Amino acid sequence: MRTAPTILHLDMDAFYASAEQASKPSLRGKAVIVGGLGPRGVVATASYEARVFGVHSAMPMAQARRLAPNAAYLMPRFDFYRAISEQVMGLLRVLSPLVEPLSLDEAFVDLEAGSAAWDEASARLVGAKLRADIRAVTGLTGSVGLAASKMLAKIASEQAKPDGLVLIEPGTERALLGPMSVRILPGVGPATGDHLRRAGITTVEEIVEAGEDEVVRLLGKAHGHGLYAMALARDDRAVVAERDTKSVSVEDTYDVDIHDRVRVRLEVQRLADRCVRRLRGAGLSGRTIVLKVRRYDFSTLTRSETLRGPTDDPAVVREAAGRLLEAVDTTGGVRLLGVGVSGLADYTQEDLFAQAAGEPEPLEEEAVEEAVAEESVSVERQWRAGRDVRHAEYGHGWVQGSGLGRVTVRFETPGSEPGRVRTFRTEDPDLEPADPLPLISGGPVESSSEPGRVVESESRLGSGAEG
DNA sequence: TCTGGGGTCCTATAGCCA
DNA sequence: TCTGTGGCTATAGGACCC
Repeated sequence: MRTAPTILHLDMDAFYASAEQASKPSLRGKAVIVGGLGPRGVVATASYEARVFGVHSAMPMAQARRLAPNAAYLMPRFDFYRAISEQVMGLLRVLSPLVEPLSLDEAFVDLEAGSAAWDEASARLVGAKLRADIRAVTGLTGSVGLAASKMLAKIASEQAKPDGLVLIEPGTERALLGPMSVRILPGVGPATGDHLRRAGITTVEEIVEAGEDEVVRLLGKAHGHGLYAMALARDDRAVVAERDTKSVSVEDTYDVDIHDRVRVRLEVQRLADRCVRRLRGAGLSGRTIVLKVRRYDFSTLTRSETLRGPTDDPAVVREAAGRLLEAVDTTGGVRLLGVGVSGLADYTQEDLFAQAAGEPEPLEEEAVEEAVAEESVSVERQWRAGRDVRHAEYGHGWVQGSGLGRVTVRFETPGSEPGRVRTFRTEDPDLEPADPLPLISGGPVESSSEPGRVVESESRLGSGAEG
């Protein structure tokens, strides 16, 4: 375990909601909630203004609406967030080759490996500059945690939120951790937390007092030993830059439970196709096909089948998923279906098996086009809330709401003052979908050494039209 | 108006095989 | 030949994370 606080954890503040606020001036300072808008949606991110009402991520959207009826509710636009995330990750990679992204808005950086910092003072400087750079390049704020291990760096960034920097000084870790809830330790969720609480353990120091044998007895070997070490602030997990994908899956929760067996079969086929498209997109193939079914009562089961060799053939995956479905009782209705592939191999390896098994069936163009058409039709007809649009006369704006043949648009851009609202007919020919605009006019200002970067950044943002 | 979607890792059990 | 042991693989489920 290193002794200098040179592991950095970055956590963007209320990332999706902040990105929307940066993109839409009229939402700044307001409660913004990003998540699934359907009857079974959950909150992905709530802005700090929304958190005041008690709204938080993973909360059912229905509950959020009760708590904050006047908040702005938006669908996530992942391509947009991904473009911003890439800018941020780019800034991290300047610091070190050892960058471990955890999600679009979070990453670890090993500063020592990049010779960016070697002690407390240099780490602080790097963290402060990073926060300034992120603000300059993206217009958003991120919180930075610095410590001698991943676990502590993450706890530090949690404490730094929002828009701050916290460094945990080496030597102070145990005292800091002791009085905290066991829930701050990585790997302790609701179930493990309850388990420990029933044993009279609620704080980190109580884990230490209980002793390693007792913790292992309560939680099992792997979990027990790991947790006890964490409680002692012992964590020597390395920052790993590249991790291989282990599985690819898609799943859908339906607004209304599906009872019709024929419809269930059809949905499984469509999910299998979608899964294969993703698989192929990543240049992968896999051996194990997994079907996931969540029933009306939220009970979830999975069934899997391992093939003789890896495949990326949609017909093979469809058939396997279909076979697995036949063994599942769906009377009473299903709320979610999913199809996944694991046991992944490189595409090239797969080719041999595919040839051995006969010609692989290509994904039918027809089916793909159908899916694309279906999506664009619904997007245009519904004018999904939050998406960017352009009007021939009034310019750039975003959809504030739609319904009853009308669409309401607010005309503003990241650099403008809060804009005015106008309503149009949904078929208005002057209105068309548009790409998001860069949050900082002119693109990244820090990486001016490369003139091409500005253009590249804008085009990346531009690619994120669909959410 | 209860409870998303994409993952990872661990555990238990059962069968097969040397 | 009988029995035990250990390893490996496949399967199912659960917990956790963002």
